[in-house]
Amino acid sequence: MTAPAEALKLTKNQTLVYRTLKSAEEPLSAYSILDQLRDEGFRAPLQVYRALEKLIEFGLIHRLESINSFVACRHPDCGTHEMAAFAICESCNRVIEINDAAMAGHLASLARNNGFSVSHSTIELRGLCDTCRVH
Amino acid sequence: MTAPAEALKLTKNQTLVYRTLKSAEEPLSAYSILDQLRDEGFRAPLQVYRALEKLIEFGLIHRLESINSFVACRHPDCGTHEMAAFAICESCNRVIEINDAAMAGHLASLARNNGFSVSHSTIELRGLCDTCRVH
DNA sequence: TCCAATATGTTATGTTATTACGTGCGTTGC
DNA sequence: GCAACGCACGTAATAACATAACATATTGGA
Repeated sequence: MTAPAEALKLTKNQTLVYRTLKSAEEPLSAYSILDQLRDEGFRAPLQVYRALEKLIEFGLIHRLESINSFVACRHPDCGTHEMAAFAICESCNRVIEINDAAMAGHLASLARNNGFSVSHSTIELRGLCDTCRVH
Repeated sequence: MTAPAEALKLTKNQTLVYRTLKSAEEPLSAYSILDQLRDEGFRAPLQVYRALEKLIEFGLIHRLESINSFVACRHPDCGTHEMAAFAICESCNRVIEINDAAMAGHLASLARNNGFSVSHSTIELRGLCDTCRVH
């Protein structure tokens, strides 16, 4: 899991989906990825979902649960994908990926204090990015 | 917004949906609420979604985005719903609602440092609760 | 080569959420 | 009283998101 992008041999579909996400300015839904890949031969949602699942497993992309969309990871090689936070601008849709060890630790210990052992976290902030707030 | 439950005059549908969520052990999806309220005359998803929307607005319930479900707020009167975190047990489905000012502050300042102004946050942890981990 | 694992293709279906339109009902201001 | 309004509600249709089930193809060892 979580390996450098170039060390992985992605399949054709995985490559196409990953490339689509990497070149997108905003998170994309599975169906909008599907639409963008029709010309490449994609016909069904499952082709997208299967690729997405693998890419997440490889740590190359993230799923944004609050908006049912997916983004390429900004730091695919760093290996610390466990508690990434995402700030999603509601105006331009762009995403800031925040990777903060202190916050991760704090949240993890909060969970522990509540007798909870975390296997996966979703931290998503919605609001306005700098640029959009000014305009 | 965010007012004591008894100070609000809920409509009939809102009352039914709220009562359903309060008496549930686990988060419920909109459609499972609908099913539970068929006998009360509910026929369509929109009846549920409209009530849910209002109840969220009133601070009486929370939406769990990672599992497309809803729970009654444990502290409907506390007024600090802005950055609640939820620990969702993947075994028993029960939810622990964590309200921690320090973490909220930390996360908020993280966002600020990234030039982001937060309007809404989603913090959801998935894993195992104490009871389920032991068993 | 043969086997097993993995990836792919396709159809159908399940689940979650919203749009669009119309009705009823209580309140406010005249 | 009674328009005008706001708001909750009812209903049908549909959009958007996701998976099940089954068949076929490809790949990479033993």
